[in-house]
Amino acid sequence: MTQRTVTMKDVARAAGVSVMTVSRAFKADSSVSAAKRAQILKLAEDLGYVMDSTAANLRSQRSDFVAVTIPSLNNANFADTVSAMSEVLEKSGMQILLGYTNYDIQQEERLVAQFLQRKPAAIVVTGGLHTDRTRKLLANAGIPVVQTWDLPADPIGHVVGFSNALSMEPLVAHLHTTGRQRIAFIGGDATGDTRGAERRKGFIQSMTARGLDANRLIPGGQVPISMKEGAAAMATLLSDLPDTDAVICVSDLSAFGALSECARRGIAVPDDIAIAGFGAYEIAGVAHPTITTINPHPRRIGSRTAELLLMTLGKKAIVDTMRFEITPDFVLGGSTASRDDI
Amino acid sequence: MTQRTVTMKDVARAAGVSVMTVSRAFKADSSVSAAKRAQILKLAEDLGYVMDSTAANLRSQRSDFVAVTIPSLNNANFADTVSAMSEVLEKSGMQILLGYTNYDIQQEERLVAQFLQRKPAAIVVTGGLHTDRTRKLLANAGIPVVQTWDLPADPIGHVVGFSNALSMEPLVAHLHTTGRQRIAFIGGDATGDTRGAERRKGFIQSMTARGLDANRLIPGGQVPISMKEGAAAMATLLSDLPDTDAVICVSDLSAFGALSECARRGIAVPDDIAIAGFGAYEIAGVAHPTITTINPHPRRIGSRTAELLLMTLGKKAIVDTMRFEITPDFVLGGSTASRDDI
DNA sequence: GACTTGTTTGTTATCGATAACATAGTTTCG
DNA sequence: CGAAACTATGTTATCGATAACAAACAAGTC
Repeated sequence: MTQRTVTMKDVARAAGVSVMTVSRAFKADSSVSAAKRAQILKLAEDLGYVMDSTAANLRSQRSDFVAVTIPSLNNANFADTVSAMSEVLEKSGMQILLGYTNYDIQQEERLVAQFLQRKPAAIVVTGGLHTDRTRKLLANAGIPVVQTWDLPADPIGHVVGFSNALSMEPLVAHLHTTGRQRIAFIGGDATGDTRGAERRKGFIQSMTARGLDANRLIPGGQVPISMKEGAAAMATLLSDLPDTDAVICVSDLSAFGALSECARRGIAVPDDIAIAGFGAYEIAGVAHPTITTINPHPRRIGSRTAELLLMTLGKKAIVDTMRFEITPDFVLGGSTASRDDI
Repeated sequence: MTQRTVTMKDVARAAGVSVMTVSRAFKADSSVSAAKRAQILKLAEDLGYVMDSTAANLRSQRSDFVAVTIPSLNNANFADTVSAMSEVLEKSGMQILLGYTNYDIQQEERLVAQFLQRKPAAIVVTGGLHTDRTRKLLANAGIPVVQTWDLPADPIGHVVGFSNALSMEPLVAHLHTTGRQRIAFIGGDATGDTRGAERRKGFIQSMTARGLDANRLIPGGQVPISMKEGAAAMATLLSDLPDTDAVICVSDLSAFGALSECARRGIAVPDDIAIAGFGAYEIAGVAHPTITTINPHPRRIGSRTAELLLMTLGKKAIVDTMRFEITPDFVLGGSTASRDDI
């Protein structure tokens, strides 16, 4: 079983043709007679031939995969973005090389450096904050670069994202117009989660613009802020600032944790306190009550990115950088119903 | 910006040495004088040199990455397995090439075929069920193969997993000894989710062995069975078999869906009905009440797999196939407290 | 001091595919 | 009918690194 690997040469010899003909038989649009192609492909399969794309990529100086880095594997939203991207790309026979950074831009730097060694056709990163070396590597890579899930002030290449800061405005507006005054924010302080930090900043801006007190900021703990941290933060909030009448969480996961903490303590949501999240995760629609949230359309980010790449990869030279702005949507849930509605 | 790529030759010329010396400077253990190495590495960085691992892999006929396929990106358990694997592998400078199959063995076949073209050092797949061609590809690949998350009857190579069927026994035992008689099972019928199907089979076996009726089987809908499907299945269960006093769900996600459906209908858990899940997902510990579940130790699967690979990759020939059996643990939650305990 | 051993560097061949060019046979069409 | 255009295939050079071998020099040994 650990014999010498079968190469194109072996297939060529078996078929009585040149290696070039075998190579052509594997490329759909190349000129090989149908009969010969069928014979070659069958022989290749019988011999257990597996093409060495290492060699192919080296010689042709191009590859059929896109490198993608996301902060965390275990996040439904990033997973959705990658899935959608993948679905569009695979129609053109392209694959995704996926890596995760653990919300750490140093880790991202290592990952990007390693990915670029593999000569991807393009590279997609999450967010707009990178180390200097990462920026330099990306800028000099000579391939299309896409930054996603954010709208960086000084983009490296293409951008497909939305403003995390502005995405908080509909939530604050909704809570305020339904009579909430003392609104808190949980999370957004974790090092590395720049999108969470942006949302917190946006919250403060929206609150301040309305003349409301924007100082009810509860730390969410270590990244990734998840359900347990949300519950713990809610406990802190309830004991430190018991007159709070609404809370926005950095994500639906922490919002659910906050909700469950309320359930545990017998605090009525939304009657005693309203809770909102971000991300339109599945839990927001299944929790009882359902959680008011913002849908940033993760799949749309992925498919737009893929479509953008397919456009630019067709061209020979790198075309002008493009910028797709995705519009997040407000999703009303039961967790913020105004007291009058109950 | 789209200039010719910088190659080792350029670095060599700039440093006034041969390409071989540059190559050696990049390999930590090679014999190059410290001064010269430092000079070369600095020059390389200044020139923006990025090593072409395509060429390196081709020449040396080996690579530094492990191909891994999982059913779904958006699953905390598989993500944990991959994270743990990655953490162990990266200590040896190895990377992971990750792909997902959407619970489809046809998709898996395509993915495996593409991965093998890249000449990974080893390949890790989830589960034990594959197409004939996948099995053949894996068996002939000439690299270590690991099947995880299962204990296949006829393994291809190494195995790191547990029996999904037997993992149900502690749940059934617990429910039975705490006085539950009419126990239902939600899910495990989705095409593609063989581990879910195994658990359902194990449920039937455990029930039958106790002389209990094992016919309360509720379909969970399309894979991946998630929270919403769990809620819908619970609705079906409550209307079709209203005397049911306990339900085991194929995963904690569907169990939470079921729990939320009960909350919506004002049905008391565990008083009116007990609910158990599988997977020890975060939600199981945060939901109110917490959900009784089985922890299959996803991270342990990942780290054991990685350690196994590091052992075999050190050797020149493929050593004997190994089999690590992970023992899942029972985790008691509030969702199955016996009526007496309340 | 001559010989052995080890360190640092260079030269040449090569991994497995494809680009570029070449050629023989075949079809098209004025 | 014959030149132009196309189809099917082969030949040669090459992508960018590293293995294998070789050589120059330094250090250690008796």
